[in-house]
Amino acid sequence: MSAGTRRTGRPSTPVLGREVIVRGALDLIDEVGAKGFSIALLARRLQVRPSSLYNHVKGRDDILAGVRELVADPIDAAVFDTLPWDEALVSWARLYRAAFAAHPQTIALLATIPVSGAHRTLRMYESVVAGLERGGWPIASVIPVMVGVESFVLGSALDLMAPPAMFDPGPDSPEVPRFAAAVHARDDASAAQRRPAADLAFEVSLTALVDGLRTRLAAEIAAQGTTVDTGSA
Amino acid sequence: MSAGTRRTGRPSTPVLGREVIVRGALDLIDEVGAKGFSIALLARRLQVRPSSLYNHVKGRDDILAGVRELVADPIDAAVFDTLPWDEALVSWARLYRAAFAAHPQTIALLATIPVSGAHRTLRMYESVVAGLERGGWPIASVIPVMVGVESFVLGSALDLMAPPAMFDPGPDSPEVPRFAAAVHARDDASAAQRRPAADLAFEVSLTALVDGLRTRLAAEIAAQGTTVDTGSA
DNA sequence: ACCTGAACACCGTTCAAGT
DNA sequence: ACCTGAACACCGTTCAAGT
Repeated sequence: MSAGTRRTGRPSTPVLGREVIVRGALDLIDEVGAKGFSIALLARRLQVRPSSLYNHVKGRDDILAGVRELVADPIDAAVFDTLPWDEALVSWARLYRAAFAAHPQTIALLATIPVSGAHRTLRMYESVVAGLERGGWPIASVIPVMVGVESFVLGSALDLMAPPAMFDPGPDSPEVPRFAAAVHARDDASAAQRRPAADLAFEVSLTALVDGLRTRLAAEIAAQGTTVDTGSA
Repeated sequence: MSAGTRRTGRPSTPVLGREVIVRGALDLIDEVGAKGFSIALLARRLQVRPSSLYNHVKGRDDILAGVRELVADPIDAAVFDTLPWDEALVSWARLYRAAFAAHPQTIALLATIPVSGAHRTLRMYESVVAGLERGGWPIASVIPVMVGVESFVLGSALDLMAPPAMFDPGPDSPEVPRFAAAVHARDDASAAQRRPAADLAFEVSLTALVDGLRTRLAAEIAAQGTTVDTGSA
């Protein structure tokens, strides 16, 4: 049971593996936060010396890339195959944000490392692109639209890791009266609807964004007279 | 000139100061990136021992908070005093993003640390809130709207630090044909307009977002019959 | 008041030695 | 193949000593 009990040499049965390491890393980050995470601590948790990890992963960044995959795994762009582009975009954005919301401590870590061309990510993009094209978006606008929504989602995720009381202006209230009043009104609305204020803010802006995109698409179509498949719904 | 030349004891004239340290930190991050930044390296640059810094700042996080102030300094919400809320929102968002675009290497660092109640930040929020209220937004919606735009901007900033070639699907192209085609079309449009693709994407979604917000405000006003000052323009 | 120097408790990573 | 142990080149921070 106690750590440091294993003797030198190859163990009869392997103790580690990429999956164990990455899962352990995610659990650790969830518990101790981004700042508390370290290879040394992870190794201790896994009852192993730090150097052992290097038999299975390339290093810290590789572990973090694995964690990202784990966190992002539930993000599914399959909705684009069955729903009209605008509804699909909303569903996708919610899934995307929810995935990070489930592990808010990872956001700071993962914001750092490049998204990279993980296979799964590319396939997700492929689905989104296909869905937007099917919705009638001109090819040159597809990436900007997708990136715009993704940026909004990632920014909202960053917002999630902010302490909920961050907007409590505290003793400075008198200097920023309108701001203080607005925060108060928001909190009242949040309490009345029994939903976190961050969720309400996300929904308001997500709706507005997709709404504005709908308007823009209509304008682009009107301008060029393209034929459109409006989706399967 | 050479480092390590100063002897022990208090120097006749101070060599450091909070401002020097924070400026030096920003310059260093700009040069060596988020990963390369360290107290040790910063001290070397300033011709000083690491421990000297602690006479002027509380530690690493304090330095980073100072860097954030420096980077965010140009963000000005004064536009809300002179322009209608929607135009002001667009100007503010552009300024906000441009401030980070000027120091893309800082984004990863600053995303990590809490925005905190820096005085200047609170006053900025006060201006935005006042502007939105003047524009007719119900008090409970003001913070959500502001946070939504801010999230979009921060997410777009994260996007800025991604390597420009990140979206180059490379050898996987055949597996994600539509995505590859869409990236290509976006790059063509970017080249034709002689503007970075990231800028175009930002503008598309910013316009859509504010557009959607305009629609929503109109709906909210229609629903409650509030009187409105439409702004000074 | 403000710098140095030594010390402390950490890091991530490499690699030979062991089974 | 896969773990340990020692070693390397770092970290951020504290604090007594010096002027």
